[in-house]
Amino acid sequence: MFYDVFMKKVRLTRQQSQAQTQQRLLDAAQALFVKKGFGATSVEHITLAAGYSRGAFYSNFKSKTQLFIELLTRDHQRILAGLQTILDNPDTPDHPVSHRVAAELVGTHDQPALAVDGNRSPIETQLIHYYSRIYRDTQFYTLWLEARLHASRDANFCTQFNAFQQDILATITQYVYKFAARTGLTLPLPAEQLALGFMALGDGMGMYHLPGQSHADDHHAEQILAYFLERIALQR
Amino acid sequence: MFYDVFMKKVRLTRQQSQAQTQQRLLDAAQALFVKKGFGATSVEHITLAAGYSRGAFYSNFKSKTQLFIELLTRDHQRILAGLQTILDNPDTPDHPVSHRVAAELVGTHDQPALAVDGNRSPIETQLIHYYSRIYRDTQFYTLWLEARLHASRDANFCTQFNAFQQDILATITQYVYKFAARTGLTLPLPAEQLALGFMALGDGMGMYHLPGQSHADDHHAEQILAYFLERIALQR
DNA sequence: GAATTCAAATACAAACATGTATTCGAAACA
DNA sequence: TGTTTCGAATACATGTTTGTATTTGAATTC
Repeated sequence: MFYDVFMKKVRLTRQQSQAQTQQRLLDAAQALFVKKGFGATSVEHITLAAGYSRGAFYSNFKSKTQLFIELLTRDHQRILAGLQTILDNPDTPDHPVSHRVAAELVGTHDQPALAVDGNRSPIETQLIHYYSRIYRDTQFYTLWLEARLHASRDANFCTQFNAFQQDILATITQYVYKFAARTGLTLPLPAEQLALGFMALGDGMGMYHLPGQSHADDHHAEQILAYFLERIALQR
Repeated sequence: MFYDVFMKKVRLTRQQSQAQTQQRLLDAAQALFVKKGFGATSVEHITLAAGYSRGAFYSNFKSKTQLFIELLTRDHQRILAGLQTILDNPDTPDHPVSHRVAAELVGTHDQPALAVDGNRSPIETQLIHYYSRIYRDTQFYTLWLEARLHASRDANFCTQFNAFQQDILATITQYVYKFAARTGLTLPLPAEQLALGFMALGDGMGMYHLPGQSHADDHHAEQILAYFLERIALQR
């Protein structure tokens, strides 16, 4: 019952069809986890929102938690790829962190980030922009917060979550090393600890951007982030 | 059917009895919200855990959300009081942030915080200690994270939540002013923005201390927090 | 094109949740 | 002490969620 652009019926292979089902279930689940929360979202909710029956769910995922992990895996790859690209190629001006689901479900505000002042190295500027972009996308930030809480409740899930977190920490740590190498500055704390501090700062500022809770507008948030980063990064 | 320490029957007044019921419902709800999450906790859960029937719930609270607000109000007062005491009297060495529920439900680790090095002003040291104490108490931190997420979903709840958040921000801002006055340093950013940055940092580090997610042990976390605070607070 | 396979739908049997309407019994009060 | 009050229990009617067991029909295979 599917049609291509020329309105010819398109027959999907079993594999394609199942992949489609999985993606649609994941998309629906993502939207609902954000809107209602993981705990308040039932399997039934998800399948109905995706346009399937409950049977489809159970023949694709072991459980709601299992689906959540796959959802996060999908997004984790997107985030890591984005960070990695800037790390590898710090002079590229802007990386569209587009994501099909995000674009579909919320109107992702993809305006270029407000210009932070210019006397900062490209890698810093980009990192700040990237961070503030990530966290301005409350859809995904909410999802990861939800995940964090669920991790504190489910040991297996926690293992997975920590692996994701560790990947990000490792990448940010790389940034710190690269920064130190470029500037020749001595690090006042081990790189990993500095990285953790930066992440904490970013995650914290991210929380203040959840819908309805704007204690600082985007510009201020970015300014604060930038200032802190600058101060910490300076040589003692 | 209640007995005092000498095993005499104690008759409670209506008011006392109802207050007791409310507190027990609040305590039970708190434990469940932390353990299962707000969304996954049913009214029935709460009442059974508290040892009452569902009727007791509805004759004491309008809804689960309403109860949550009262729960947070209770804890908010505790936190504010703690912060305020340090602010008013910065030389008092230690403030027991004891809380009946916390003590009952989890074994709150109330060891004195690890000594941060000594060449720091008392108010800074205390703030760091207080912060790291708050956030080491994952019970309450979890509760507030849960609240934050719920606030992003429920507009009325959000209003309440923002008021709480604003109170804290105002208090931390007071700290910043006090610090500036004491040291005579010029603030590089408006006090409120600095305060927001500090809070973000603290909240971020707090997240990394949720059960199972220790990316840094207590000592490291405190060290990072202290270092960042120190760097930011220095005059440009 | 008939037989086979398997993703998804349907059927089913519990269990669990919701909110209100009513009853019960201990306190408040005369 | 008898009556009133009202906080909490119970009953009820209704809806939701669960996971599995079974069926169905389109894609695959021969």
